[in-house]
Amino acid sequence: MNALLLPPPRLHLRLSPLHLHPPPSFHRRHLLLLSPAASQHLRLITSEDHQQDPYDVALLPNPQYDFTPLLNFLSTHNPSQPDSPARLDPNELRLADSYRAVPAPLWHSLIKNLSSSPSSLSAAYSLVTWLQRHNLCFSYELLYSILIHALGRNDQLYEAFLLSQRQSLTPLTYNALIGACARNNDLEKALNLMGRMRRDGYQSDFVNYSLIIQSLMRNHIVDVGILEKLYGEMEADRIELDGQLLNDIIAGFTKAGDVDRALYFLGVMQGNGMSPKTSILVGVVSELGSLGRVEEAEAVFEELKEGGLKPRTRAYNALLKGYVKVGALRDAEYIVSEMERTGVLPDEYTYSLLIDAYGNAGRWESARIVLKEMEANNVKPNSYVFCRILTGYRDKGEWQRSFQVLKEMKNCGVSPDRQFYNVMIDMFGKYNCLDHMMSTFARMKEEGIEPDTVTWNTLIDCHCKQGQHNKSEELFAEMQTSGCLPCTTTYNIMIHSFGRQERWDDVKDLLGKMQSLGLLPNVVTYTTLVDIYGQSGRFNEAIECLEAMKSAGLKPSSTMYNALINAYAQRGLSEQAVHAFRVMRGDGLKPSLLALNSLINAFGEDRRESEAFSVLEYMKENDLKPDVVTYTTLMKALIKVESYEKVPAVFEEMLLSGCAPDRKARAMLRSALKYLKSTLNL
DNA sequence: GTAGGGTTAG
Repeated sequence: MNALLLPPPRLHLRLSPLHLHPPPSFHRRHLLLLSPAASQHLRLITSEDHQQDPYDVALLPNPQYDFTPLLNFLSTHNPSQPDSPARLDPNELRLADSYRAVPAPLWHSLIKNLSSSPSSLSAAYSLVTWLQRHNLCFSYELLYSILIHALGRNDQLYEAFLLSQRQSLTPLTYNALIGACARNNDLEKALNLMGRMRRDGYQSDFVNYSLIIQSLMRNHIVDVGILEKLYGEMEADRIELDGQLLNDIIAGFTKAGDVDRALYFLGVMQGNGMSPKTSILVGVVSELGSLGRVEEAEAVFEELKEGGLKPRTRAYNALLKGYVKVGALRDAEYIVSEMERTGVLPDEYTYSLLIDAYGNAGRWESARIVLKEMEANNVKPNSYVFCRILTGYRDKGEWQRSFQVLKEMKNCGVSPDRQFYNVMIDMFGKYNCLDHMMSTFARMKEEGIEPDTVTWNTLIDCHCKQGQHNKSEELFAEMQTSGCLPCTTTYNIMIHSFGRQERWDDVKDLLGKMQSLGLLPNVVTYTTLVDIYGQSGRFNEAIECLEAMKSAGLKPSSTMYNALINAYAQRGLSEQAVHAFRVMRGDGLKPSLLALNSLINAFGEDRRESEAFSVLEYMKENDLKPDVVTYTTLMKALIKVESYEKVPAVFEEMLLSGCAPDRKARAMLRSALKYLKSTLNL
């Protein structure tokens, strides 16, 4: 980890102006020495601010009061409502009288103690009701809030609500109820209550924000939008940010993928002398790693060490993930050796990441050595590792090796799982080995692994790609009879298949089917439609789909415009292609190499040689590196207008620009030379 | 404390 030799880290934060104050400027080595955060509204509270109850009444000896008779009474007489009954039982009245002198804090403590255990929670409930009935204790809202809190902890949200409705909500009961909702993952109710609370003029407890963020994370539904909203509300409420809440905010933004905001709050925290939890820092390192921002990941990793903590496997893995992501194999190797040096045991994930790194670099022998090392260290590999190895082979076209991978798996005592089989099936399908594909599918089922939508989608799509549309349709039917529900991807594949066959009514049927199932068409659906309609020259339909997508509120992608431009280009409709390109620009999309290549093709097919070359100039001026396709398309354009003699120069420029010619490029040059020769011979 | 990470469609 040559931190000093690395370029300056990208620790400057890109924050949306939305709710956030300007970030504190900080230097990588001084995260801990931050100036206090420039936050106007937020009061930060540190642990010293928390007050300890000077004494707990329930823990003090109280020989004066014996609650046993009361609890015995309540276990047999369950008061369901606090309202006084028409006729009071004299025994009950005597009992109540004997407790008249009990001070309120003692009742509070008793209820707290009873509530803390699920087995006595109902006793606590009865007690509160009974106290209210005999008016023995003031501040029922406190008693209620203790109960609501306990009910919430015990999955009894409904009961908590019932209880809360006995009287109008106060800040205490509001907070207890919001907390109960958040704990029970009923975020809608929690947020609603928070809104109501605010409208009633009360400020929500900061703990509720923590509970809500935790709930969002538990349910994997945390996103930047909702966090921004919550943070805006915290600011509006002038909520105090304590250590836990800051930890939660950082974890939330990390998990939502907004690592810049996570870093910002990390700065806020450290600037105020608070230490984030190790797991929070590791989460940030991990997220930075996933984004390939390894320098920053290193910086936070160093912070972790500077905090006096010895990083453990999890922390190392997080950093390792970053190195693997950016292909920094040497750093990856270094970090693993560092683990060994400091006595931190690598686990299955560590080795998997390392194998991934070697696989990405095409170093299969090294990957195999890691497998051996795993074995030696008694760390059992799982299907994931082999799946990654197989994916590597697939992307290199070495489908024959899949049998070898299977054998090695067997040797390690690992049985292939569904995802492994899915990759294997896809691999055979992509390399036109449909027989192998189907036999792998059969084998998978024999081993008792149920195919899932990915399996079926792969089977169907691979048959389409090999032109076997009938088989695709059969599989589509088989999928459904087997009880596997087609998803949007399945429909996209089938729309593509029917579109290829120009079965337009069937395409419409599929769209109708999707709608009846409540499956919304996505960007891929619309792009597929634009593609198939465009390819068959039905440009009006293609444009309609584009418009439909926009009015459905989906953002057009550059792939979609590429499909359209490409369709125009193939028919030599250069004016329309240019127009589509302009509309794409109007939608704020950057011109991609793909789109520009299509534009060259459009001019070429329309015999507008000089415009085709002006696109090349445009590319050079705009820092878009022309590729083999660019030059090949230009050569094709020259051949189209019979300017054969200009072709070799283009080929030469391609070589000079560092573009390796492929088979198509060489074929283009050859045919130009052939024409040239034949014209010279004339 | 555990999981983390993998596969399909334009």
